Amino acid sequence: MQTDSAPRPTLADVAAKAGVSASTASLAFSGSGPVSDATKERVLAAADALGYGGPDPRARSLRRGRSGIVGVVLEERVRAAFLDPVKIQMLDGITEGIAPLGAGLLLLTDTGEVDGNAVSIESAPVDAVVLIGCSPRLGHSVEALRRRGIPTVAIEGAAGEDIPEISIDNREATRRGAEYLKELGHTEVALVTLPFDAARTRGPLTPALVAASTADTASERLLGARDVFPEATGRAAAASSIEEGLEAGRALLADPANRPTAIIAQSDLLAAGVIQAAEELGVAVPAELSVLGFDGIRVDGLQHDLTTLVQPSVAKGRAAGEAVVQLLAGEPPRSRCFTSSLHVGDTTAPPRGRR
Amino acid sequence: MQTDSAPRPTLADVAAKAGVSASTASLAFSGSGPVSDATKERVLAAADALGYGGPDPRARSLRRGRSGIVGVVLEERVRAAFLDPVKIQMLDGITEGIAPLGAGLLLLTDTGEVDGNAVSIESAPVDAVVLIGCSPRLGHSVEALRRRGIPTVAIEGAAGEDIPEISIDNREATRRGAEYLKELGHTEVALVTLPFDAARTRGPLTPALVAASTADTASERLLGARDVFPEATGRAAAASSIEEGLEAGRALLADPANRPTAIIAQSDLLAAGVIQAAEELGVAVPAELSVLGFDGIRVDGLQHDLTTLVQPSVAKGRAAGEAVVQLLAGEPPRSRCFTSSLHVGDTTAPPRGRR
DNA sequence: ATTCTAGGCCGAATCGATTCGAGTGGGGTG
DNA sequence: CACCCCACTCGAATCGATTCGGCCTAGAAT
Repeated sequence: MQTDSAPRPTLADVAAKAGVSASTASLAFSGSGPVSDATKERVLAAADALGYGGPDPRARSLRRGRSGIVGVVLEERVRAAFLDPVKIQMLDGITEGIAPLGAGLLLLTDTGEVDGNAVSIESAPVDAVVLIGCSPRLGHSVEALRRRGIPTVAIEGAAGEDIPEISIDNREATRRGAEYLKELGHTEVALVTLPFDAARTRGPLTPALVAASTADTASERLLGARDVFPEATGRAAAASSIEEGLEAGRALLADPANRPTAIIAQSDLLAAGVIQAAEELGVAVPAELSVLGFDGIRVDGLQHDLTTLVQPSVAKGRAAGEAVVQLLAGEPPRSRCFTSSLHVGDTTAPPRGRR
Repeated sequence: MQTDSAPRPTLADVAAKAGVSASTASLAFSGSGPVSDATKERVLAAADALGYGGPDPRARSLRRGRSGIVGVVLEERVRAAFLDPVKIQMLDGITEGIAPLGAGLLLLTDTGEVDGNAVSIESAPVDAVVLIGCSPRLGHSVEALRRRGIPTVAIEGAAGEDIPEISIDNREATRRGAEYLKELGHTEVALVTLPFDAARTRGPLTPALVAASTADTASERLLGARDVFPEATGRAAAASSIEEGLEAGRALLADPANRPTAIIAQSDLLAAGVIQAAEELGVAVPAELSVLGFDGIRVDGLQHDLTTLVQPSVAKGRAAGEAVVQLLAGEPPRSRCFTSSLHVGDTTAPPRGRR
């Protein structure tokens, strides 16, 4: 779409054409400095005549030391993040929070592999970064950002003392949900957790796996569940998705002689998958199996009104955005912790034969 | 999180510490040039000792002339775009398409207001841009990008001869859907369209509104519908959302004596809203009212299997991403047009008394 | 032993704009 | 009438890295 032969005009060209110095032309564009209206107009006219498209943002950001871009680090590929309604809500909140900055949002993923020229955490022209998600890889990201001196805010996941963290009462909330199940009379409770490690190991919830956990969210929610059901075990999913929930649900419900009466899933998507598995196996929800979720999103296609722990996702995002603004303003970092609430839907009931 | 007192080390500092020249240090980092292993190691060691975080991406991109960032222009605020499943699918496709570039995705909105320092289309450090959505403001965006010489690809919306466009058979597909309704026996058909202009005027589908259209998608789909039902009129929505569909549906169904037997909505979300309106008013779908959508997404909470025109959203995004790669490689722009298919669900039936 | 070759390394220019201190002209004032 | 001040403009340095041509030296070839 461009004529490669003719290089784009630069500010210097415009200045020459307008008969002023480059510095004056710059002033005319940025608008701030003391420039007479006549001069400014002349510069703008020259720019127009030359087809000048405005100051090059690359040069500008080099000089100014700011790019006007805030990075958002997702732990998975973009596709996966977009499939998770919680992530989208947080993104939305972040957008609101950083609005006063007028900054753009750059989507980044921390896959660990540093591909030479690819734009990554190690090399993205960002002024600040928000780490999203219960990231098992968090340590790595934080180190890279610290070296680069980039202000950072983390959503879910203790990143370090000097990094403000936006979180929720994962343990306490889960405990509340678990207590509700206990009050209903459940004793045979199984868990479906979020991934515990960077490898996203899928499988039984072994002590070894839990001990090696690098994911705070999963760990905290697990603790909350075990506060009420100390012996509870279950399965770890490889991601927060219906698919993974389905898989875990199948495994947990495989043996008709030995089924839990309730399953605590660490996300609504996982819960939806568990319910699907139950339907497959002819296990009635909630009559034969109670299912508890976490997040409070609407799950597409789910016929039930899921009993779940509702977290304020948008508010979390907004808080993260606001924290970014504060950091950039030189104010000290401030962490925040939000509270979740139990929403009782129709996927939980007293266990069979106990009504 | 950073000690403001001590400025970050630069490549020159590292070079000095390693006892080599800046140029050599640069080579050591970028890896490409001829540098002995010993030297490279020394440089890397020095960098480590100094806590150097790697080459500054701002300086690098100024010199290289590329930032490694691809912009995605959404016509609405980010929140709104994320609520539209079609947009998300296209974003996902774009991510796939530009994967070989290793580039980041910068979210931009073209609101028209140019806020001084804000990162916008006029001033974003992007190597290329994808315009998403049936944007009434497209002309403005394109002009800004052309001036800046930034390779551009448009999804839905004729942007100009030299800009590759990724589109679907809007008119033809809608015609097919309309013909299906006609075959069922419908004659009283009303329309609910996407916005026609930048102002997103909501209201009756007047000739004046249509004539002043700046939105190709809405216009094309309208033409397709009128190919079959030349007299069809209806209402224009202010956005593609359930809420807007609801509003339009209420208006179209308000008068019991004068109701259409079928409504052609230009998006699934609008269709879902129309169905909600019908339910509100006690109009049975499809017995008393047939509803046709467009997009082929799953609408959250909708109990029906919507009859709709399924478009390949992800493929469109991927094609756009691939076009970006081609443009950046200097290859000539290539437009592509995908085909939609009619999915017959349970929201369409012969009109009452015609079975 | 001498010349050729090539791998390694360096110096200097460059990318394009911003910024700060210095200069200059015109208008107002004592 | 001379002086001062203000408003505007200019020069030059700077942001930090990349890149290209040239230079040097050690080893190979003759």
